[in-house]
Parts: sequence; structure tokens; C-alpha cells
Amino acid sequence: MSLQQQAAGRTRRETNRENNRDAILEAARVVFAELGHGATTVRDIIRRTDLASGTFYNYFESKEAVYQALTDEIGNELRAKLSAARAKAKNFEEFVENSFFTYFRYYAEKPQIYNLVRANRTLDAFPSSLSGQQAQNGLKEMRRDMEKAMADGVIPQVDAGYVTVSMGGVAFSVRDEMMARNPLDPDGAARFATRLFLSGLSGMGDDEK
Amino acid sequence: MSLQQQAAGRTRRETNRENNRDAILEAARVVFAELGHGATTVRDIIRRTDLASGTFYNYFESKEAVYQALTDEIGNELRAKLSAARAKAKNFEEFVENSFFTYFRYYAEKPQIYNLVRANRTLDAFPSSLSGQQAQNGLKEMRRDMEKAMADGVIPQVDAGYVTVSMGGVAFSVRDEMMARNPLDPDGAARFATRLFLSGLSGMGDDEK
Amino acid sequence: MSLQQQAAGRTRRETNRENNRDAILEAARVVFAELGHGATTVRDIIRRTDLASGTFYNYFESKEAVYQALTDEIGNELRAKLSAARAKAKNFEEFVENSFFTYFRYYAEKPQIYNLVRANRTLDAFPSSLSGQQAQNGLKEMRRDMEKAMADGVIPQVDAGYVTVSMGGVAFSVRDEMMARNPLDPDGAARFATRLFLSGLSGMGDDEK
Amino acid sequence: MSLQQQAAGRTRRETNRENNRDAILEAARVVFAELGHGATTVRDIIRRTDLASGTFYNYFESKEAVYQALTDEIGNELRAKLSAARAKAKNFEEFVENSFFTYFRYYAEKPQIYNLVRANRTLDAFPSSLSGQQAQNGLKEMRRDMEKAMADGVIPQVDAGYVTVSMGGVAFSVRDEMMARNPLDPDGAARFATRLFLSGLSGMGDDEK
DNA sequence: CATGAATGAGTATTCATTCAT
DNA sequence: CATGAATGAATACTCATTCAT
Repeated sequence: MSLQQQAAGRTRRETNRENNRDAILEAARVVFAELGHGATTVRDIIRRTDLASGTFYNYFESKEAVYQALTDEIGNELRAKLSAARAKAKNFEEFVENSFFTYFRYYAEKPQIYNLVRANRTLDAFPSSLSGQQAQNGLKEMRRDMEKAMADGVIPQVDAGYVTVSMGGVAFSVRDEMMARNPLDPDGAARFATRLFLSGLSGMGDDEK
Repeated sequence: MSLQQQAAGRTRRETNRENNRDAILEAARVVFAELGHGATTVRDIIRRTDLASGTFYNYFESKEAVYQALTDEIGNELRAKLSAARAKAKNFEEFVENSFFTYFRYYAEKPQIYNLVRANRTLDAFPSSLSGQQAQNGLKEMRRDMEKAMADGVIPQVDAGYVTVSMGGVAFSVRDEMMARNPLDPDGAARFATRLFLSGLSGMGDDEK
Repeated sequence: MSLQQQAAGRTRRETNRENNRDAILEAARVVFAELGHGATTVRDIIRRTDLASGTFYNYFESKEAVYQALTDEIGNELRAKLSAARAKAKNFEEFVENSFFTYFRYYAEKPQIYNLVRANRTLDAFPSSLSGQQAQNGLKEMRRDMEKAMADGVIPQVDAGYVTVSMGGVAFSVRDEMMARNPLDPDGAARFATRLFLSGLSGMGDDEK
Repeated sequence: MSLQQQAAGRTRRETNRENNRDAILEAARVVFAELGHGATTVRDIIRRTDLASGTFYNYFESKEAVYQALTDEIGNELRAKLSAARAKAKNFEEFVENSFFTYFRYYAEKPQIYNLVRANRTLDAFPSSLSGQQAQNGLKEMRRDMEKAMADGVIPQVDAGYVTVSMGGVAFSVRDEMMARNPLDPDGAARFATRLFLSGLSGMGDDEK
């Protein structure tokens, strides 16, 4: 062990171990985005690295495990951002506004992640899909926050269940529409969704396209 | 060929041909609803009929083909209903209202179909539903109608793309929430979605839960 | 379908089906005898036929299933012979004598079967081994007959458990010794074992080598 | 090399070397007894020590090698005991008697060893035991002693081959039956086997169960 | 000599599809 | 047109062994 390695607190072996794990994750990200979870095989992933097939199993138990790791990483990050955004809101308007802005900006900034998500919306998608478990959790968290706000009288009393899933549905579908447009305009998408939820379409035609 | 068959306008062979096709479709409906598209095998389907495995390929080219046929059947029916509902609308309010009422009632009345859709919705929490293709077509039709109405000055000028996908997103997600509730209340769901789109959440708290 | 096939009551397809099953069983017999159950792979078996790998699974669920079929065939046959031999016995002497003669002659007449048995006495042998389950069953049957005879006063009261397993132990080990000798002398082996059980070694030296 | 180590006559490295070897052997004993030779993997063994997988190969060439070492250890001990027991015999009766008593007592006193043997006996109901090799050697030694005694006129002239394997067969099978009974009665088993070999079953019913 | 990560050959099994009958 | 046996490509995963550190 050289002095440098000691100084860094990690041996070459440890460094290498982390590199390999990252290499597999990175390859998986690409392959899942390209083929989708269902069509992806472990061999597809490992073929994109310079590792041997058995090595895969030194780092992940199965295809599902890498996929899980990948989606957890993304899901945790996005959920944290959304949670923080809601926490900053001082009223209902901000609650809605912050949520949409945060959500659309996240994907607009990370198109590769969007590709991954998009590819795994296919028919063969595995249950623990990115938006499967993670999205459900995200919605649950939002609902909890919303009900708390209702109890505090901060926001109007509405059917929290319907409102929550509606926000989710709009977020997902408007995100897709936004990502298909050029140039990317996450803030425009967010303004649209916010206005829709706050005052509906009735007054929209006037000053906003 | 017997006289009776001639009378019916079709040979025995033709009748039988249709029966077999229907038997396969019916079996597929059940199996896809139970296992989902990904996990379903042709053998699963054929096992539920009294036909032989090879016979499947006399009627459908592949698993995908039978799935397509199934979803087309449903999609065509639902799209026709929605199209008719929109045609009856005399103003924007009715446009939105008729759409949601039709959509939610359709699934509330056909829970088996919902099961099929549900088992095969993409796992993105935004249930892009029913093989995506059909839903995409449905949205396109709605968008066309909407743009026409905008051109005619019947409804306010809004971003038709965002509005369309938003209506889809809300329809899908509120439908799922509705189907999970007991008793089924498609009209309640439709009222919620309609009010959301027409006037937003702001005024909701007052007279509606 | 030709008239001949109809006359035989079986179509060519049925005949073929049986042929294939037999081909697999025969190949398995050879391979198991050569490699033993543990080292044998399904590929080894199928390679010895002119069938495709998948075809194996049209006839047997797994390697264990063929092995089971093979050992059951042998075990059932031998157990039936032994059971019949015991049934003919009018006294204890004949009970012992008939058992050993039947047993040793069986293997002397079927050396290929002996090879199969022998090869699957190895360390990796699979629990359901020929002599595992089948031999246990054979001993149980013998014990039952013996206890019945004891109850009827036909044979002396002895520790049936020890006697049964002793007869089994002697049968197995003397069989191996007999099969290693040339020329094969099953009757000599049977006479030895019979005398051992009836009067012990004490009086043996006199007239018998 | 410290003075202490020198005093002990072995370097630290040598001591450690022996410790590691013992640790592996001990772990192997447990695992083989639990899983059997076939199902045991090198990783199973090494996992039960605090050594690394590569270290295994510094001490044993393969799984077979460690198994060999284990069975040799046991086999050598048992064979030595049996050899000594036979040497003490002054006549044929004692030859047989001493052999069975020694054999049954050995296993009755060391149930863990029996478990190891049991888990790894061949699955032929005739438990050719302990990797076969050791048992074969033991029988060969017995046969040599027996033939010498025959030549000296001490025991009756019998077919030494058949007698030897018969004693082995009875020893193995009666041992199993004995170990399955409770309480353990090695002397009862030895008396049964001895009487069987000396005077057969004929006279047994009288005074012995 | 200890470590433990990397290796990659090896196996059972599934399943969509074909095609002789 | 129905049949259903045959096909064989394809995949996930294990494990003994090696070797750089």
C-alpha cells in the first residue's frame, strides 16, 4: 500500500471495487434506457463493461437489484427535492407552484434520466419500476403534506385522494409533452399546470396561451 | 355445405373459424388480465382453450398480435363513445364534462376491462394505459376536436397540447383512484375532474368535499 | 394414417412418441451407468440421442425425473420378484434361501443394471437413488413378511430389525463381490449367504469352501 | 523469530499454518456432515472460518482433497482399532466378536463422526460408507488377517472374500439400525452380529430376542 | 503467506414458432 | 384447417480456481 493510498484512506482494491460498481450502474443506466427493463438482460449490461459475467454478481444479486439501485437513486433524489419544495410553501398557491416547478425542472435538467424513465414505461416493465414504487411513495408523501395543510386550514378542504393523484397525473403527462417540445420550457409547463390547479381553464385563455 | 349453413350466409368452416378466433381472444383477455402482458405466454392462452398450440398461429401471428387485437377492440369502443360525447357538447363546459363522465362510467361499468388495463398499464405511475397506442390515438382525437372548437371560438384559447395530455393524465389517475374506492362513484369522480378543469381547486373547498 | 397403423391402434405419431421416450430412457441408462447421477447432465443424455435439447422436457420434467423413472422400473421389478419368492417359502430356510437366490440371480442376469446401480453408489448420488428409496422399500417389505412369519410361529423369534438389515447388508456386499468374480456364480453366492444366515460360519469349513 | 517461538520448536508461521489447516478441517467436518459431500461448496467451508477463500488453496488442492483428509483421519483411527482388536483374538469367536464390538462402540461413542459418515454414505442402501476407499482398505486388512488365521488353522476354511464383505455389510447396516435406536446399545448390536456369524439364526430364537 | 475480487465455463430450463401428419 | 411434438436459441446464475495486491 503506497503512502498516497493510505492518505486517501482507501486501497487501490477499494477504489477499483467502487469503479466496477459504478461501471455496472452506468452501463445499466444506458441499457435500461435503450431497451427498457423487460428486454434488458444481464448479459447486455455486462457486455457494455469490460468485466466478466460472473463479476456482475459480485456487486448485484440480479437484474432487478441493479434496476432497483438505479431507480432508488433517482427516486430518492426527486422525492427529497419535492418534499423540500413543499416545505417552503407558505400557502396553497406555493404548494402547487413549487411542486410543479421542481418536478419539471428536474427532468428538463436530466434528460438521460428522463430517457430511462420513459423507456421503462413499456408493457414489460418490471413492477418495481421507477415510477411504480417510487412514484407511489412520492404521491403518498405529497398527500400527507396536503392533509396536514388542510387540517391547519392553510389550503381548502378538498378530496385529498383525487387531488393528489390528479397532480401526479398532470405532472407525468405534462412532463412527457414538455420533453417532446423544443426548446425545453419547464417553467412554462409549470405555469400551465399551476394555473390549471389553482383556477382551472376558464380564465386561462385571456392572458396565457 | 348444408342448406342451413348456406341460409346463414356462411359455411361451417367460416363459422368455426370465427368461433376459434373468439375463443382465443376470450382466453387472452382472461390471461392478460391475470398475468399481465409480459408474463403471459402463448401457451398460457392456448391452454385456456381446447385448441392445440399450433392453431394459435392460424389466427394470430404472435402474442403481440392477439394483444393488439384485444386492446384495439376496447380502444375503438371507448374512443367512439368519447368522440360521440364530445360531439354532443355545446360549449366548453360540456366538452369537459361529457368527456369525464363518459370515461369514468365506461370503466365503472366494465370492471373486467379495467382489470385488463390495470394489469397491463405501464408501470409508470402515470398509467399510460392500454398499450399506449390506443390512448395516444384517443388523445389525438380529443385534441383535434378541441382545436377545432378553439378555432370556432367555442372554447377559450389555451395550449391545446398541455390541456389534452392533462385531461388524459387526470382521467387515468382519477380512474384508478375511483376504481379502488367502494362504492364505485364514477359521477363523483367526473364532477371532481370537471370542476378541476373548469375552475381549479380554489373554489372547491366551499360546497364540495 | 395407414391401414396398418390403424390396425395396431396407434398412429405413427404415437409410435414415435414412445420411441423417443425409450430413446431418452436408454440414453439415460447408459450415461447414468457411466458417469453416475451426480455428474450426469441433461445435455449428456440428450447428446446420446438424435433429439433436440428441448425435446427432453416433452418427456421428463427434469434429470431427477428420468432417474426416478429408471430406478423405479428396476426397483419395482426386483421387489416384485423378491416378494413372490418369499411367498413361496414354506419355512424359514426357504424364506432365506429364496430371497438370496432371487436377488443374486437378478443382478447376474442383468449386468447393465448392476452397472447402473454400482455407478450410483458414488458420493454425489442423488437421494432418490436406486438403492435409496427402492432398497428401503424392499427391506420394509421383507421385514413385514418376516414379522408375519414370526407371529405365525413359522420362523424363530429374532430381532426382526437387525435380521432384516443384516440380510440387506449381506445381499448388497456379497452381490458386489460376486459380480467382481469370473465366472459369475450367483448360486454359489446364494448358498454362502443362506448358510451364513441359517447356521453361521461354525460348521461351514467342513464341506464348503 | 522470537526466543519463545524457538523454544516451542516452531516458528509463528508454522504454528499459524497448522491452526489454519485445522480450522478448515473442522469447518469441513461440520459442513460435510450437514450438507453431504455433493452439496458442499468450498465457499460453504471457508465461510465457516474467518479465512479468505483464496487461503483454502494454500492448504488443500480442492474440495476432494479436504474431504479425503477428513475421511483418512477417521478411517485410519478406526482401522487401527479394528486391527488391534483382531490381533488380540485367540480364536475365531474372538476374531468376530472383537471386530463387531470395536466397530459398534466406535460409532456409538462418536455420534458426530457417524453423522459425517451418514451424510456421505453412498446412497446405495448398503452404506459403503466413508468414501469407500477407507472401508475397502479396512476390509482388505481384515481379509489378510483372516486368511493368515485360516492358513494357521486357527479358523475354519471358508470363502474369505465372501466372509469379509459379509462382515462389512452386516457391520454397516446393523450400525445404522443401532444408531437409529434409543438408547444406544452397541454391545447388543455386537452380540447379535457375532451370534449371526458364529451360529446363524437357527438357534437364536431360544435365549435371545 | 493471506486476501478476496475477477474470472468464465458450465447447466437447467423455457418458449415462440414450425411443420409433418 | 387442426394438431401437438420437435426444435434450439436464449438466459440467469454458480462456483472452483487464479492472481494481483
